[in-house]
Amino acid sequence: MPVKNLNCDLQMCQEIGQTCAMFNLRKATRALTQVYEEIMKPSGILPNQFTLLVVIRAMGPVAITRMAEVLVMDRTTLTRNLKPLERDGLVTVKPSRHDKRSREVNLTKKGLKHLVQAVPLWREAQQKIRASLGGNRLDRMIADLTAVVGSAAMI
Amino acid sequence: MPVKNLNCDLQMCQEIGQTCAMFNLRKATRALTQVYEEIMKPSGILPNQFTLLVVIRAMGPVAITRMAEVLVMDRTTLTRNLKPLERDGLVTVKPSRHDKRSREVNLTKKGLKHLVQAVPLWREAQQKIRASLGGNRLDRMIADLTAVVGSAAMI
DNA sequence: GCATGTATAGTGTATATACACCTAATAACT
DNA sequence: AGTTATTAGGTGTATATACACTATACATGC
Repeated sequence: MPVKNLNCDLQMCQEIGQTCAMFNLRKATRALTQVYEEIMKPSGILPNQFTLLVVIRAMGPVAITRMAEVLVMDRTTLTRNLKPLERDGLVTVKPSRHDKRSREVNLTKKGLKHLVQAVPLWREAQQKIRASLGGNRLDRMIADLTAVVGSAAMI
Repeated sequence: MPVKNLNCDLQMCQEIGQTCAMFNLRKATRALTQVYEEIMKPSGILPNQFTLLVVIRAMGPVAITRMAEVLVMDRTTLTRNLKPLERDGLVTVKPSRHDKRSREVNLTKKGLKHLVQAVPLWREAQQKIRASLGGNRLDRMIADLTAVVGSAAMI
């Protein structure tokens, strides 16, 4: 029997689906994003936007490229993800004085206000996942995810 | 000092970034998708498209909604993700005979051929991550991700 | 058989993601 | 100072994602 026919049979495809790191990561991300989005909906801030606000708050005035590095996000993706936040007046993006190429991302008062209001809802979502998964397991998984980011950067 | 000012200080935001399940999941997904995409590039198939082909192969002719359930993906997202594959002749989507509402997704010969060619590249990417993370840790993380999907479905 | 309810799917719109390519400003070299 | 290399950033295009809404076909009850 030729090996070629075995290169991609049904059983193999089932196994690929069960073992593929990327597929399972994407799947879990879709599922979890829905949970946060549903719970955080009253804040008017989407989960991904929430993380941007948190990072800006944590890093203070920060350049696009530097912020993108921390987010492990393509620079151009970040530029576009900031657009809705700029439009809604939650953040400002203005040229740096020292380096005219660079642009500084800042949290506005309105942005901070919305962030403060969103945090309790984030806590609620986070707590529900934590209670459902178990604290140890969640902490372990986040450590593993951090390791994945480190590994991916080296490959 | 009013508690309100402490609702979202710098330290808190740093902690949120480090502990948020969704943020760390999204970050790891971005990082890992890049790895698979880079390695699988010669196949001409994007990582997410690869997973669709694998699932179609594993499920045989399958309806949109059923396939979306397995992928933990919104039905309308799947419809749109199938478009490029249809356009390139890798899959067909045609009405079912038994139920005129339902539409069956099928893998074409061309689709199978491309899938067979992509599998070795997927294996290469998967193996690199596995070697870097360690097999036990990878298996454990995938089990945790599966648990996340289960938990999210119940919340 | 018909009215109503339910199931299946697509579209409009908005956000999320990244590559290829381009522009402009700074840095480095001579 | 002038030339070149590097760095910071945006745009065009394409895929990925999901909600609200709509259209159609099947199922159920009478």
